[in-house]
Amino acid sequence: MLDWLAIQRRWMDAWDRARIFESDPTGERKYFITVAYPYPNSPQHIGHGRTYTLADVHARYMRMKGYNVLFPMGFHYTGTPILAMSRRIAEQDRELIETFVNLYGVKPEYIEQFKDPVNIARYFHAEIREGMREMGYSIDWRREFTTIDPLYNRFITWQFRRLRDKGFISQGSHPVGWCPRDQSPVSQHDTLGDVEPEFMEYLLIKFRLVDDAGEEGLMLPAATLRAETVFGATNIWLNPDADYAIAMVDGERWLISVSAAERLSYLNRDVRVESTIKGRDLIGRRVSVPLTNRHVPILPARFVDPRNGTGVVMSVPAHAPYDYQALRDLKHSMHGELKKYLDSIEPIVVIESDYSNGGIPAAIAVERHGVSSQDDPRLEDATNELYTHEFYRGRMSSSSVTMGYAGMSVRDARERVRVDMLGGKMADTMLDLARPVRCRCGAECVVKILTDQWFIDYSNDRWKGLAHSCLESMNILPEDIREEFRHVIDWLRERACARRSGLGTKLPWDENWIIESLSDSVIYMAYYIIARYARALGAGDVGDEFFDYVLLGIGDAGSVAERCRLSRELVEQIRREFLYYYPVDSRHSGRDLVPNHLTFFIFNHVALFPRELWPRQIVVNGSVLMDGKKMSKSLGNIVPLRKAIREYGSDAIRASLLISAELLQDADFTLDMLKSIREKVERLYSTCVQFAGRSRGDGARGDGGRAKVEQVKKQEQEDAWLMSRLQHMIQGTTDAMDRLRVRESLSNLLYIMDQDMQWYLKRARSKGRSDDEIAGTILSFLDARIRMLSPFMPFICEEMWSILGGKGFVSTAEWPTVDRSLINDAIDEGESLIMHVMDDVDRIIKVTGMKPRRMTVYVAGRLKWELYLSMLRMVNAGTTNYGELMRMLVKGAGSVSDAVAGYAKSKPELVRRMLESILSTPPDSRQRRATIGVLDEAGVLSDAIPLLEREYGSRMEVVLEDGGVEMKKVALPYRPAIYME
RNA sequence: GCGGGGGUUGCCUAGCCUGGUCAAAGGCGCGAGGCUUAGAACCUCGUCCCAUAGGGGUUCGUGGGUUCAAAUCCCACCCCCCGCACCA
Repeated sequence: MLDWLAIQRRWMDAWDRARIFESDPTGERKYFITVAYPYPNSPQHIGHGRTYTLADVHARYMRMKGYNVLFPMGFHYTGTPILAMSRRIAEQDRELIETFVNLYGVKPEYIEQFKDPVNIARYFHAEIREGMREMGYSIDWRREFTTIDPLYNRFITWQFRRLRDKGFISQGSHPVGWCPRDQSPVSQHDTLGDVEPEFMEYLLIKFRLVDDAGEEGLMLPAATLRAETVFGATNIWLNPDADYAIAMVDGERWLISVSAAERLSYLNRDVRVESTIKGRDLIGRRVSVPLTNRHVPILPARFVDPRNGTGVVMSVPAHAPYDYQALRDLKHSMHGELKKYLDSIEPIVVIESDYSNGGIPAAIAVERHGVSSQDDPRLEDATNELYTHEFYRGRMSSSSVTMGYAGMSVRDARERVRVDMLGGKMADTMLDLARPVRCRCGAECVVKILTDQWFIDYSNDRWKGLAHSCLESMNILPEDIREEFRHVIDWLRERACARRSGLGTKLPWDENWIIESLSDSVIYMAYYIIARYARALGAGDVGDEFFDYVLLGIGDAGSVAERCRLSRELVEQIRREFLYYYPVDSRHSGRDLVPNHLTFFIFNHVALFPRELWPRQIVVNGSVLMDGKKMSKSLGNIVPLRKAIREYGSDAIRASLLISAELLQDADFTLDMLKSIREKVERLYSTCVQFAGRSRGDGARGDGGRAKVEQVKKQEQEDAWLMSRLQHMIQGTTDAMDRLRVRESLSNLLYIMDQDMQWYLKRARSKGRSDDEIAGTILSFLDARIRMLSPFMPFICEEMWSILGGKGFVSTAEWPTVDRSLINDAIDEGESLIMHVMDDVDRIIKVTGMKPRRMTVYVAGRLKWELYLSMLRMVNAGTTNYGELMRMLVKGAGSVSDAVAGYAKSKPELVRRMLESILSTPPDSRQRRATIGVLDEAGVLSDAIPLLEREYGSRMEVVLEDGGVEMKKVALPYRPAIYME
């Protein structure tokens, strides 16, 4: 059992001491990789590890390919959640404190300090950084920064001034979900039950109070989404128990619920409440219906919710099941003085559809759902059904009640009525929440219109054009996600880019605003180059001209240096370094950032930087499942990363995260898989120990297989085979890595190469070869395998590398390259022939159940081979039809000899079977076989006699089939006949 | 509603772009054998159905179509997942 943690610690320290991951400009080609920096409001869990591990594997691979790789990391303090947490701590929120102490392992004595949000950020920042180091991420830590560093603030204010100069910043009003208690916007994350606050816009139809009891000019604005039904209004509903206000709203006297008065004021309406009154006090009064000018009564209804809309509802009993039912209820319980009204109320049908043929649509819907009272939940279903039906199928009734709107579709009429009434001041509008939403603090949320809100104007067409152009020039991995990017670019509109609270950078021209977190994280990759010089730069005098020069080359170093009180050399050095590393070669993140951050990243780069500094590649990965299930607090299956590292070691976690799925798929993390990987690698480790030092007198250890080429070539068939296989593996794995197909790469390295080695050992052992005799081949194989595995499992690979005597670190060793001279097609085909024969033998044994004492393998003779190769050439040239092929053979087309022609003619059945066999051979294999020519099957199989005899415990003989020897099953090339007894 | 991505053999996941190598790779799980005092681990084999000679049959969401040939191409349908904003 290996001590994975000790190995991990050893190499972590060794890398640190040797500073191998620090990158500075050199003459070599650079490769600049960045990952979305973390938000330090909690410790990392396994799921976070995937993106970072993927980026690290990529960084390590490119480093081994000879690039000067820069892989830096920063920490994103910007935002409101940390602030909210610190507030909850200050309020002694038990639940949060328990989460910190029990789940996140924060020592209780630290909690006090968490009243300051920055301390929370710093705490988890340190925690996450340690986790990253333990995971072996090859990060250049000298460039670390946070987004509240003064120099970073300078950088962001520069970004915003430049965006504003270019006209990409706008200002306007903007509705948001709002918590009146917290005085701040709420989004899904801030609400109880994580409800997304959705808005809807009501039309407020103004009914004028018309009777003679004073209150002249009092309007009752009924909130509705169905303006076209106003013609069917028979009365107004008020909730008799609710509090209503008589208020001046923008100079007009309205009757609305007290709640509505408040909500209107958040919508920036001028609301002055004059008095309040109960709903019941107005029952029986009369109002005038706009457009039709009919007079209708005010009646009581319990279903009216004063917290929704205005608390005033227009009643359309013909088309609204609620209204219809409320009227029915009322008839049972009415008082004497209301009776006269009720008797006069008849539903007025104004929409014609399937529902109107039999009478009153609402009545039909109510019957159909078996509704019993206005409190019946089935009313909701009846309403939805009728509304939907009438909206799509209904037409305005042709009777005179619908006035000029007769015959229109409901869809059109609704819009026309709305426009006409708004134009005639008969109506108003009001934004409201579609469903009630509660803030985490418990308060009921409202819609608030923020005025003077600042936006980044992503709707700008010219800008979109540039973003598209950048996207098309970029490499997107996986390619499948490109289409989504295209749509996001088209869809983006203005985005609010500043908030009133939170950590971050103040908006330079209006310091009441903090730049929002998805807007201050779009070009920070450039800042990694500057962050390294943060101490030398200070923050005091670094102004826009510094960033103009360093990032855009505007101005000259001398005057910039002077104005910022810096040395000219420093300014020039930073500019050079920026030009060396920029643009970003690869940006990694989870796929959840595609519709926001990653697209903003593109937008902001094309806005600010010249084309040659636009990003080159984006890599997107899916998320991580735990035993097939989504990680969530409620399932309790969130595994903190550092805890997992302590238990299983980083290498195994890294490999487990990447082996279960290719990029875009969700990766399934399971302990079974992790253990299986760990055991597999422990075996690899013992193989290293077993063969280390056995390689005789070559001093070539750690120098790949090249020095042993000559030695290997003289050795046995299996040696040549393993070396040939190795070249294919190097080729395949390199191709996979270039496309970041990490699953395929790992599968090659962990499983396929393992199988190859097992086969090799079996072959060699059957011949009685000793460890010393096979060490040369094994060590060459191990050398390449460990190099290629090292980006995935760097710690254990360093350990194995050093055991095998490798020079330096495997982390900085060269990625193996294919040695074409070692690829041997005939040997490849020969070995697979042996495997084939064994497969066939297994099958025969399985079917017959016999235990052979003697086996004879007949291989095809010369004439069959000639025929086979002639046919192979024809097939490769495109002739796959039997008849045609036969004709060509018989007439001796191409280089077909007379002997072969005659043979083919006499054995049509053989030709047919051979063709079948050729057609079921992979095309590239057909090519290879044609190149190889006659394979010495007898020689190849004889070489494997020891193996076969041992495997089956029987005597074995290989016979070349001639005219004399023929079995009932005929031998074909690559398909020997087997006889057992 | 709008947009994106999917449905593969017990499970997870390749393959689909560039038809034939596909009864379909790999892993996990399960079963048998080897090794072992025993177990674990490891190694080998098996894991859709049938078959006493390496064979045959039926499969890749459903239904059609194109083709000598379709998991792969085309059409229709059913089902599932994800995003839709001021939030990191």
